[in-house]
Amino acid sequence: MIDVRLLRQDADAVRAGLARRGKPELLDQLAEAITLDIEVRDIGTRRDAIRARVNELSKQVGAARRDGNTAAADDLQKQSRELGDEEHSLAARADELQEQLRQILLRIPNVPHPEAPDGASDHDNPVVKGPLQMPASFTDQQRIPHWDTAARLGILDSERAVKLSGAMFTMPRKAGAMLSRALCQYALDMNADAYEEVRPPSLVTTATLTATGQLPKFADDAYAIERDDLWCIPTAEAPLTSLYSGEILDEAALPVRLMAYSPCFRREAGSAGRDTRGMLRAHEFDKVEILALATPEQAATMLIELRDRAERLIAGLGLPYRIIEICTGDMGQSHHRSFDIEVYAPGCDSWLEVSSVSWFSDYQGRRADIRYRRAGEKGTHLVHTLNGSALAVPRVWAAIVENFHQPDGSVVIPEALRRYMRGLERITV
RNA sequence: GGAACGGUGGCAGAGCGGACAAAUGCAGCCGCCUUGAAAGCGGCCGGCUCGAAAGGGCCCGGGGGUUCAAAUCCCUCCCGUUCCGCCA
Repeated sequence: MIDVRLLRQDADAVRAGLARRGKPELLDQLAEAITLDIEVRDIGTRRDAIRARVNELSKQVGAARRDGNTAAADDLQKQSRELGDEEHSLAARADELQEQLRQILLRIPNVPHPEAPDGASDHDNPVVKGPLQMPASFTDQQRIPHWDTAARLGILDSERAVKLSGAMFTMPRKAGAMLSRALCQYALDMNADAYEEVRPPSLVTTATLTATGQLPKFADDAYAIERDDLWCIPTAEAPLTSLYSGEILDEAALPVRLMAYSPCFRREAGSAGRDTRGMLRAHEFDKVEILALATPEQAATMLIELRDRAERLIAGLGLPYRIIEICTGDMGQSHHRSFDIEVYAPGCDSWLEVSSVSWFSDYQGRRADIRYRRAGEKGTHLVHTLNGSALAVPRVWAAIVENFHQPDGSVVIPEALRRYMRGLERITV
């Protein structure tokens, strides 16, 4: 959530920031929020005044009863009771407006970072690094889509996956299954020097999914288990970010660095019919996420650290890649600043987003109520949250099958992964 | 799933209608003492929110209710522990 107090003190700054996202309706929502906020505070102040009077009278009633002054006590009680009714209706009104305000604020996106590039859509995302590790040309074999190669090698059984679970589910087999697992272990091991490994729950509460921003606005994109009021996580970002929700950390504990392997579940509500073949888009996939909770001062550096770590994984596999920065018009709701790492897949002839690294400023910290305390200081501050896919398995899997497809029809396993694949050097029929 | 007992500040743990933001202990902070430290002693020591400030309001698992007044009584939900059942 954006900061209501900032909205009060400097509404123009918030307006100007949100305007960069290029969605005019946001400014209307903002105006509505400002109006509601004023009204909520006005009613709240009146309610508090009555409340104070009731508290005062109650004390007097107690005193009068102790002194045996029954008549005076009865009179005071009567006065207080009358105030009670007025307080009740004011409180009810305040709660109602407060909730309305909250619902609006939950849907208002984060303000972009000043250095985030302006732009209207993904076409305006500038390439900030690369392409790197790009060969001068690609062979005929490399131009074969991974779904064809995978089918020939027997490492991807899409038909049976669909039989089991329906469209948009995948099922790697044999060396393909091993490759999926190897990528996860590789990503975890490469970050184990500084990141604590967590194995979070894959089902989380509504509150947890609201903290990171997936709810309430994007409920259609997530799998809901209504009977138990639980949701399947679309990314480990959700449980990892909320790990310390409602807690106050010592500044010395920051930055907190966490990583997790998890399955990710996405309904892909708006993308029926897109990327239906192969491993590019599925309702369930594996991912290793890296994440940090930081002070505002640490955050900018952390963003680069996370990006470098994500890059190092792709570079270490020998895949052609580039890094783009997300422009204001293409940013996710919670994002303050983000970068994507894209791998080139010659068979699909496209750049695949394999990692997204983002800084959320205090937007998620406020929703999740994660604060920290500076040593020797009174009061608390909201943490900044950052995270990135260390490695999203299926698209890297696809890129490996395409890029390392040899003229003899085999697929060479990147050196870095072989130790996780029982020494396998290449996949053959 | 059934039964019983619980959920209070960073932790431990009192309080069970009125003077309770809440005893006490530990931890923490400041000072004294000390060559230094420990121990001792004295003081401070929760969060949120409205307000320029003075000051006010809210928070004892969540929500609702009773009452002039609720940490305390009632309802409900959630969570925990133990026992039983079931089970990877």
